[in-house]
Amino acid sequence: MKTKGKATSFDIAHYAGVSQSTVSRALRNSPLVNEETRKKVWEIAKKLNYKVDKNASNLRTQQSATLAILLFEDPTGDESQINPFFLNMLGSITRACAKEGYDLLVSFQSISQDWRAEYEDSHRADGIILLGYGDYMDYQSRLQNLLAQNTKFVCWGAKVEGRPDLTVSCDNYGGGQLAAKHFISSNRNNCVFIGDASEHSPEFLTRFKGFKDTLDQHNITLTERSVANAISTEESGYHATHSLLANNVSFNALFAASDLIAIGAIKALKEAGLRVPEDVNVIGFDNIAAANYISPSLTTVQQNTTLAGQMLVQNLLALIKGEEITDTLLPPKLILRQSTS
Amino acid sequence: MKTKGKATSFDIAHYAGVSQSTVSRALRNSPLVNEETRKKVWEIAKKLNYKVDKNASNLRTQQSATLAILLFEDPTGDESQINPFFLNMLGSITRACAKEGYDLLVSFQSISQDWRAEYEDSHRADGIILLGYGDYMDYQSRLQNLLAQNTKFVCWGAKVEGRPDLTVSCDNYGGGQLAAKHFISSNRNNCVFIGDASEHSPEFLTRFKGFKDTLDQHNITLTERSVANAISTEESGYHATHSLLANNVSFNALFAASDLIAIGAIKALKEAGLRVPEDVNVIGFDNIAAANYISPSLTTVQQNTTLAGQMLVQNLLALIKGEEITDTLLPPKLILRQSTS
DNA sequence: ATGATATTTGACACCGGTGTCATAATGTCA
DNA sequence: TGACATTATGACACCGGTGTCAAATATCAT
Repeated sequence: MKTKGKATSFDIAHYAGVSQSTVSRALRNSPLVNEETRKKVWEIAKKLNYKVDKNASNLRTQQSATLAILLFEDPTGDESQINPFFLNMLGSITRACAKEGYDLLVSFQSISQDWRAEYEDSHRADGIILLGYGDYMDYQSRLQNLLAQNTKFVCWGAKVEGRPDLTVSCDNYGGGQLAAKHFISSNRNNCVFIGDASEHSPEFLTRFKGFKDTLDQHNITLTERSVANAISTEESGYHATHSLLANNVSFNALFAASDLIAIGAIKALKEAGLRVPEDVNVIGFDNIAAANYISPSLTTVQQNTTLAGQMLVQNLLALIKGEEITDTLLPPKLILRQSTS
Repeated sequence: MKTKGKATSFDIAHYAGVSQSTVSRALRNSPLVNEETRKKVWEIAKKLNYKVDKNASNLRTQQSATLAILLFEDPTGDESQINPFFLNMLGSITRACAKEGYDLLVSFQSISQDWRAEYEDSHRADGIILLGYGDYMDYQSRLQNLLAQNTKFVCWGAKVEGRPDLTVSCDNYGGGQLAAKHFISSNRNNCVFIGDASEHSPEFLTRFKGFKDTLDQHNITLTERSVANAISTEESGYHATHSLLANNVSFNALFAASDLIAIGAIKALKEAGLRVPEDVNVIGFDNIAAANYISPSLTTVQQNTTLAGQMLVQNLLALIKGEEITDTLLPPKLILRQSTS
């Protein structure tokens, strides 16, 4: 009972003494096939270690039971290092896909280059998940392009006015509120914000707005001097904080748009002889693993990556099925640690 | 010039006034086709936003230009958290695949459950990369199974006598040597090892051997009491170190089989009132991101994940091509930080 | 026994490409 | 001008499944 090369349904048909059509039906447990023959076919299939050829199957049925994920690198991302937050997301998305019986094709994309988003066009995937921070202004035309080709896709990240994509994102505004409220409740009224508060980083901007609005409501003003620009790297956070201090901005509470920024900020504060949390309270965003390891450990706004992965997959599948879906906002959670004890 | 659904090569043939065969050839830049018609076909293809149907193409050519990676979770792995070292490897493998023009299918596998390793059988992938620590004793029969089906695969991790797989791994023995030599050169002769020094964790065992052999060569003995068992988690490292201390084992140098273990160990040392590095020097293994963030920062044996990813992909592709390949050993590198300053 | 209905099966077209072979068009040389 | 090589193209089988339709067989009511 050995064949060279992989066994096909014809081989099974031959051994079972039935037609190939019947084999195909039997293997998919069609009710049209007799129980006895069904068993016989399954038995032989197992013996031959038969597996359905997905290429043939997908070709005929015009679907792939596969999703693709495009992971966009941070603009300044070093070649080898990937933002740990996105790696976590990747993990949870993989898990969510497996749970739904879908496979996942992963590809890294450079923001500047042309996207290799042909997975759906080439029938390799039924839909696409887009993941990454970055300068979303560039995206608009490309997204429009995807939309024009009737490609099914969902994006992770902030909803942007006028952008045509369906998104799943953390409630960044609410996250900013959480940070502000925590500072207020511990009487830390002299705040600064570090991160890109411009439309180039919609997530960061939204976090900033939630933070600032809440402070405003409590009659605490955040002057322009109290906001320093930074992208999501440790180095950038370090330099931004450094320049604030060099400008003699004084503060006792610092909200960073991401954990990596916060880590860099703490480094700068320490070097300037400031103690965390005694002199300055620090709150980050993301809750990456490092947040728990640095000293002092970092209070941060946690994004629920597990849930995020599930929602991305779930929404995408619904979209593929033709259902109406809406943007999803996930609740953030403040994780209290030493940096604001 | 609009069709509903995706355009096929027949559509192009229709508009170009040539046969479908010619279109197929033209799009693959076959020298058999006239330059003029080639241009015409490409033009129309672009206009129609045509993409080759990979399912049809793969079905016919019997290959997929895709690799699959099976990521095995740590036996005690919490559902949501993945060993950061493996996430890094995943990242570098993805990059290496992209560089070779291959796509990557990712799937998480539970060690205990049956593997879903049918990617090659079902023609979804041309080969498989296996990635994960774990109790390799279980693996043997499954690997034999893969081999019997003539599946092309490579494994990350230690070479184990009698196991039939081709591997790419860090020179764990050499890594252990590096750690020992460093301790010796700074006169830290009272050493302990934390990690599973049994055949259940071939990587850890090899690291241990390199460490111990080097100490032996310098007439430093590592008694049985100086070795504590731990799997690769922070908690496990913490408890193992704790029990060493509870047993009144005294030491001034600690080599942990992984960074996560080392992080847990440092925590236990601190709690016992011991200072790192003054009282105890600590060296880890892996160089995960956290190693740089903890306080004191962790001296560790770095595994070159970028190179590892490249070699895994490269070797697998060679294997698929039918070339003879051998196991690959990658050089480790000691990264000096505060924990052994 | 007969016609009607339900159950089970096989034959065959089809998905969208790729590769082989035959054929047509063009060019070359004796 | 005819024999032959070269170049470009089309016809067609094929990859390995899935879905439709018709046919064969079994079941049942009249």
